[in-house]
Amino acid sequence: MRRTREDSEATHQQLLKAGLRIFSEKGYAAARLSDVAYAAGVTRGAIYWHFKNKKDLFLALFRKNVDPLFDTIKDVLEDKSSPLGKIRTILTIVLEKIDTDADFRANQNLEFAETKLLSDIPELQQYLTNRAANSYKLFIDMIESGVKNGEIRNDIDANSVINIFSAMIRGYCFISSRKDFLTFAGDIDTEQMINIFIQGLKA
Amino acid sequence: MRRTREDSEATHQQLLKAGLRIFSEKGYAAARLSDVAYAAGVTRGAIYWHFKNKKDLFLALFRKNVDPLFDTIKDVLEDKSSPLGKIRTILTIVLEKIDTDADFRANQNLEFAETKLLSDIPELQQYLTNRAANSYKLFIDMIESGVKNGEIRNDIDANSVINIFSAMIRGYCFISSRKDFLTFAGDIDTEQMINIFIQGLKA
Amino acid sequence: MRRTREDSEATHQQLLKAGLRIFSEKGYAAARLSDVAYAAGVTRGAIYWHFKNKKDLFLALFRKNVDPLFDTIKDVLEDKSSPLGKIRTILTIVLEKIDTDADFRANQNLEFAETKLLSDIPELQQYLTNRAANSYKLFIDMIESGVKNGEIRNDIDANSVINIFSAMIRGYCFISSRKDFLTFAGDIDTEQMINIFIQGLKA
Amino acid sequence: MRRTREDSEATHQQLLKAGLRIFSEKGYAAARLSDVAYAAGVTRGAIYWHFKNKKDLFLALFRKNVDPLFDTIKDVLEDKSSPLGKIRTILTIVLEKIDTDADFRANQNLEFAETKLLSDIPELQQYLTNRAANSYKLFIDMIESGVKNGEIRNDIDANSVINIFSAMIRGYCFISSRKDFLTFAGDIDTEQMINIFIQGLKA
DNA sequence: CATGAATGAGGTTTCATTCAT
DNA sequence: AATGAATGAAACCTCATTCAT
Repeated sequence: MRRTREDSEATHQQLLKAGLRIFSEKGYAAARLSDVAYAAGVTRGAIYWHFKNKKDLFLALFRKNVDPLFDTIKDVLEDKSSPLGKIRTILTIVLEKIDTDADFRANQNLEFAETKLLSDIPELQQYLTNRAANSYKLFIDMIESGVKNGEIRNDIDANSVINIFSAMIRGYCFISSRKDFLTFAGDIDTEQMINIFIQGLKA
Repeated sequence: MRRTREDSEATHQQLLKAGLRIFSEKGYAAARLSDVAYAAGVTRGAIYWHFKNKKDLFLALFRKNVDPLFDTIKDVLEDKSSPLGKIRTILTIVLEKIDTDADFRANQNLEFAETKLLSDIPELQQYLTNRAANSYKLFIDMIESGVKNGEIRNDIDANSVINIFSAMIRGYCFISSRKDFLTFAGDIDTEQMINIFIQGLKA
Repeated sequence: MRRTREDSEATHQQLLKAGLRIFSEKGYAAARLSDVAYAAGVTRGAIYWHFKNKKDLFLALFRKNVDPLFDTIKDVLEDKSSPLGKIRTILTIVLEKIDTDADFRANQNLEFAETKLLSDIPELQQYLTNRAANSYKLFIDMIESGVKNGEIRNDIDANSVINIFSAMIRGYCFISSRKDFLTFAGDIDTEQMINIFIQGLKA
Repeated sequence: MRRTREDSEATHQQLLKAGLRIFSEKGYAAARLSDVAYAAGVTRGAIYWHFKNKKDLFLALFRKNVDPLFDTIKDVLEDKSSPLGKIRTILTIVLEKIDTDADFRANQNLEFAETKLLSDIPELQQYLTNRAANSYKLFIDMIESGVKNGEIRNDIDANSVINIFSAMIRGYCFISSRKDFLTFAGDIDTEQMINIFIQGLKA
């Protein structure tokens, strides 16, 4: 039984961690609170000390690290390298994270899978929308400046780039999470994937 | 209540159709059989006449039209056009289907989301694996022949092409299903997306 | 397991009956649905076929026979006997019912005890208020006509009569339900109680 | 947190006060210790320092001021006024208390409502029974002396008087507690109620 | 074939109670 | 003396499943 303030905080973190794992493994509906409690080394009751209910625990996961993907992307978009350089950097970082950081992957998968739950909370939905809109604008600007300086081909519109870029990341996240089941996904050379994409954008 | 054989068959089809919709909307665990029954215009009991249980209904969805994606891909892979032509054709068809055919999209989403359930049925899992391996081999051959004839750049390996190709399709399927929530996904010009990808592969 | 329409209706009635008994014995909060189910000879699940939840079962009890006290009173108030005659009749009937009709008593006790729950349902609250207002008006009229024709003393106002009248009935209902615990309530001669009250009203 | 003896005593009193309010508002079963703690300005844990458990807190309420109604009644019964004068005095005091003293009313309501809990403690039950028997005897004597001296009508038996007297008090306590819900109970002239009752008893 | 009724397992939630600090 | 954290029993409730009709 945990007693001190630090112990309590530890329990809180354990629950978030366990929640992320269980929810992303099984999905929200199939996840049992007893699983989460067990994984966190406490009893079900403890969850209700730290969170209002199952959904509140789930949403706390999101509030804690809402879409670290956006943070990653935004930082790079705001640095000073060239447009294609930025895209390469982002993809390198993100695909690398997807491969190696199970929590990052879990977070992404959850966000992909449980869109319905998120939309229950207008406030959170709003937040995500704003973040996305924000990154979107930076991304568009970047592409357009790349076109202007002759680095990026001028026969494509920025919107299509965003779509293929997003699709690739999301798709890769899925593939990386399902390596066991996907026979062809054995060894993935992300650098080559990035090369292909960059090449497709070059002027 | 006396029913004719046609009525029964109609109910069966309704249940499959309803099942596909509900399962793909909510995911397997969150989907309630009462939802399915309601969507099919019958009561829960009827499901148990046509299917052994919830999982059996779910798997029947797959047995009915297992992975139409592979069918589509395979047909094109076996025709006589050039490698890049084939890739363009496949992407054109698949992305188009994703955009316009809700059942196709639902089917893909389910297969993406419920990998675990599918893998519960070794027979089905085996089948999927074989199909994938089959398509994979054809795909690899195609890329390699493209490289050989100078159409495709020679500094990439076929495996990476498959990965980026798969990721794109899966990611696009996700984006297309979530248009309501994704602000940037308003109007998507799939042709441009394809152009970018093809360009990236060119020698 | 009940199967026919009549069986189902029987179960429904059993549940209402059991609910009335258990709720009035233990109070809403302390009553367990398993008690109700057991008393009705079914399992807990059956309750949820017939009612939405615990509160819905409780409220169904009320909707079924909302305050039979009002019905009883109203019928007498509208007949043609003299004011004091009516009062005597009402008290005779009601106190008799309280003594002999366990369901009537249970119903009254529930309504007394669970005012809070009732006020959760504005519609029901409204209904009760209207019924009461209705009876109240008839009662006031009756007293005033009794005063006018010289049967009832003219130094009291009708409102006070209603209050003492209501208090007596409610109080008696309580005493009658607690005979086991109340040492003095052994043999109660309700006729004498009525006599005292009537005498107090006489001109 | 260091507390003085007075602080502790204050907490104890706060808990009793809060308990009385919460228990009488919600009933024993529906009352949560967290409600009580909150009302007393402490946390749940504190309750367990001062009382063994929930029931112990409840019973302490009674042990503290067991049935002030009996005290009130007994004092008057033992004074030297005439029988009908005593009855008038008792009713005047009690109905007044019910109207103005929320704690008195709460106490009565609790005792009325939670008879079963009280009877769990033989010692307390015994005490209440004795008090009641005691008052009962004094009351009977009073009535009979009233009959003997010609003040009270001789066609009624003392037992019936006790019953209607008790019913009135209990019923009035109920009505007074539910004024919000009872439309007719707006302004209650208790003196008139008493007059009616006294008049009913007069020879 | 299908329905309506009921079961029962298993999940979520509440809350009295315990206990280290 | 009191708090904050956690436990665990027991309640409510959901829902896949069964089954007489």
